[in-house]
Amino acid sequence: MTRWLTEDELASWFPLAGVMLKLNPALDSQLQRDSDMTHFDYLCLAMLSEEDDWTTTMSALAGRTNASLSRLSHVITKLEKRGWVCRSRSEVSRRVTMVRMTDEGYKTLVAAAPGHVETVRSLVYEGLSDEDVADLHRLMAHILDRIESSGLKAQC
Amino acid sequence: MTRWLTEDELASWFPLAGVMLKLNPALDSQLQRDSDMTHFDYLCLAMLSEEDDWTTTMSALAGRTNASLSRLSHVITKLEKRGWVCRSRSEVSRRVTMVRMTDEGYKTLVAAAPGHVETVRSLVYEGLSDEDVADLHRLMAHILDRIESSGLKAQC
DNA sequence: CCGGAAAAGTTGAAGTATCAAGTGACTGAG
DNA sequence: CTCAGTCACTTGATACTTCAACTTTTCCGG
Repeated sequence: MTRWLTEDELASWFPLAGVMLKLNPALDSQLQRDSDMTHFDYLCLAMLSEEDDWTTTMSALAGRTNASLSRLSHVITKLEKRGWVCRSRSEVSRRVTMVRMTDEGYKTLVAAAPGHVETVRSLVYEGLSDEDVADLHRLMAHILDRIESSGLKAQC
Repeated sequence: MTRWLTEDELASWFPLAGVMLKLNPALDSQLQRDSDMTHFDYLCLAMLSEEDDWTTTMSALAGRTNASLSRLSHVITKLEKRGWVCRSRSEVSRRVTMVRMTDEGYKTLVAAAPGHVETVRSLVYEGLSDEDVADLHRLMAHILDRIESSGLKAQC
């Protein structure tokens, strides 16, 4: 027997679905327009910038960017062609691929960051109190946790 | 001068970005597996089921599903080929296209709904209190509102 | 050691989404 | 009345994502 959503749950589902469907495209749109890159491209560079020597493995980067290896591989191929990252085989284990952000990639990231951060602030955080931010954190962490333990689409 | 995010904002941004990147794919994955349709396909049928005579215009449906007309047009073409909807020219204004869900489409929607609702419940609502749901509603409505008034990607 | 299984990636094809350009229908200023 | 502009889509090309299959490398039980 199906357990339908309560009225309140349903009422909150519409805006949640809306955010899910529109937030990423909105970020894509700004980054595409101003920096000729996808939000996912940006995430890859941003995550690489946090790593020692701007270097990590494909699997680790896929984990940090919430992507499948396949998706990441295609995107890294593109970023490599643009000279923003380069691949190399790991010394330690020859089946591991290392990705490294180049100086050129870092310059691009630094140039894109202010506009992107401003967009995130203006689309999400402007007008939220500290408690709101704490609620947001708690709720999103909860949902993310449930997605990750659901086994759906679990190719990370 | 760029105003960066505070530590708390940044801490909440990661799970929010994670939800944004993984929730829709997770829903796609379940619906694809169990009902051979996309989450967006489902949304189109669900929104049509709320309309009088299961009929509305392309523009109205695009609005309700948060999609561009172009995207919707491609998808409706696909759904039409499967016999789940049909198009016709409006009597009132000959530049308006009406979309109507067929009985076959309704059957498909009814068959898909329980699994989809169960997935939404299990990924989002399981374990949330009433206050959590209220917080979620408030926060998502706020963000959605800001996205919609931002002018980014505003082709709806 | 050996051989099968699993891990880490890559690739090509198929499905989706976006972008820009085009079509036909209405509207309204002159 | 008319014709330039706008509206409501549609279409085709390009770009992105997913899926399934494959390669190479490593691990592990016997």
